[in-house]
Amino acid sequence: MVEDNEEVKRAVKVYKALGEPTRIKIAMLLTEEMNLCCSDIGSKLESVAGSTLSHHLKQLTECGLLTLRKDGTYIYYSVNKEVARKYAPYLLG
Amino acid sequence: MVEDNEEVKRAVKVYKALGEPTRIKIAMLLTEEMNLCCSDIGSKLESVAGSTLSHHLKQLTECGLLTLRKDGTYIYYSVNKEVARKYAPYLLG
DNA sequence: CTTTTATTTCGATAAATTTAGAAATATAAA
DNA sequence: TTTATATTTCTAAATTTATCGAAATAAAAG
Repeated sequence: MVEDNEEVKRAVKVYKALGEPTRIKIAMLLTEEMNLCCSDIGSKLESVAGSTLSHHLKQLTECGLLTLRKDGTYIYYSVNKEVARKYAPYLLG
Repeated sequence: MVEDNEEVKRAVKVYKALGEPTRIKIAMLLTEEMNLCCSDIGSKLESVAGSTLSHHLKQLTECGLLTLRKDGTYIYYSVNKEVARKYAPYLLG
């Protein structure tokens, strides 16, 4: 019997985050260029409302794939390469 | 501007398939032991209806993560290790 | 202090997903 | 041929997810 342990839950969270077109594109963007802020990211995607983008960034951050650094009003996102390497090295090219 | 090309769509399909507890557990099961049939898999998970299991196996197969071999009434599933290695080597341990 | 800019939270809606039971299909066994 | 077993398809309900606009926060700039 396979259990639904913490390890499985973590992996599911990461893969659920990546299993959506806008989010995987955000992750790909950030593997190419670190330290992009919310609005930088928005300008590199086609028509996403700020609130929607915020929601996606939250999911990517909560699963550990992204890290953030606040600087004034801005929040700069980067990929957590260790997490990416573990679950989806595909992202790192 | 990041595009929504075939490559991205493929990756999304794989990660969407893995972003669900039952399905990732099926994938994990099949990396440990190849050639399990639908009902074998069902017996190693907790209470999943056959129709639900069939639906999950279809998704995992359609994204390329699983391969199948029919033998009479049975369908034996295995992990496609190349696909797993590309998108989620995490599965292979 | 007021205004502007960046981002989040809230509330609501539409779309997608998960799930299961019942019926259908397909093959094997008796 | 009849029966049993394995799996799929269909249908429908329940839940989750994605999305946006409006309002709320928070910090910076004027």
